Amino acid sequence: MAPTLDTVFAALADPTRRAILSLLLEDDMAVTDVAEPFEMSLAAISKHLGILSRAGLISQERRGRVVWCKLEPGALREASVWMQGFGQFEAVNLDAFEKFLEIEFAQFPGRSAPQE
Amino acid sequence: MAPTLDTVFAALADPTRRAILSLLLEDDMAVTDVAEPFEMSLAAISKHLGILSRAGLISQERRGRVVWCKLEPGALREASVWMQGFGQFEAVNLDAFEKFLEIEFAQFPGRSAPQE
DNA sequence: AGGATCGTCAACCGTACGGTTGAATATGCG
DNA sequence: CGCATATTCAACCGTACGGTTGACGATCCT
Repeated sequence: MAPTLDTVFAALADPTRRAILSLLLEDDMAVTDVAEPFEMSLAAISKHLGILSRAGLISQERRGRVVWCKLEPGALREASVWMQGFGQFEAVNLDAFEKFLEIEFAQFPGRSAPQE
Repeated sequence: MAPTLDTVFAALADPTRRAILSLLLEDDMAVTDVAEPFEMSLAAISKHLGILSRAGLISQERRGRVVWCKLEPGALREASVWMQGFGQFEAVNLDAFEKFLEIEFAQFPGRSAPQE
């Protein structure tokens, strides 16, 4: 399944996957480290990473035992272009963005917003 | 279900629903008119409109027999803000947007891109 | 080699999705 | 009133999703 608007938006429609993307905004991470803040099984996180990967939102590279996950923000461009056609949004409001990240992460135990 | 990033992205993850939004970019429309370009049943379109409505992407107002559907582009703002945090996208490229609309609409019979 | 760690695969479960059809509910019109 | 139009509701079907558990294949370390 090639990355399409379908797969990108579907991938973004899950709070766990959005939280994973926020994590990867900090830094590249191994699958195990991505899974650490979440209360679900490693296998579940692995599935989520597969969905993000097939959507083109992250890339995964195996080095030894460890699979490194890297954010690929470029995949959001098509989706962003599509959305922006529906309204004139003001320039990026980073305060609003950080607030969103905090809200998104409030539900996950053991950590606050990822950017600190 | 209040409009959230979950519901907005999930609503956008379906090509029929994106095509409906593109239709409504032209003008407000009755449910029957929204359904006309599509090959599926009216009930299916009604369901899609319900999903778009609950996501806050459209509003529906009954006037007499007719339910008028209106694009509510403001609901995309939160989602747009969220996405833009992941990359610096250039200003809106309207050419690219029109190209997307054409691709999106190529699959539906009896009409070309909605903006003409 | 042997054991621990990293990650995925496979099978399963419950629920939701996208679609259908047919009946039901309004509303408008002659 | 009585019929046509507009829209939704309800029940159903097949498939996919989000999660689990347990087994499996790699890789590193001693």
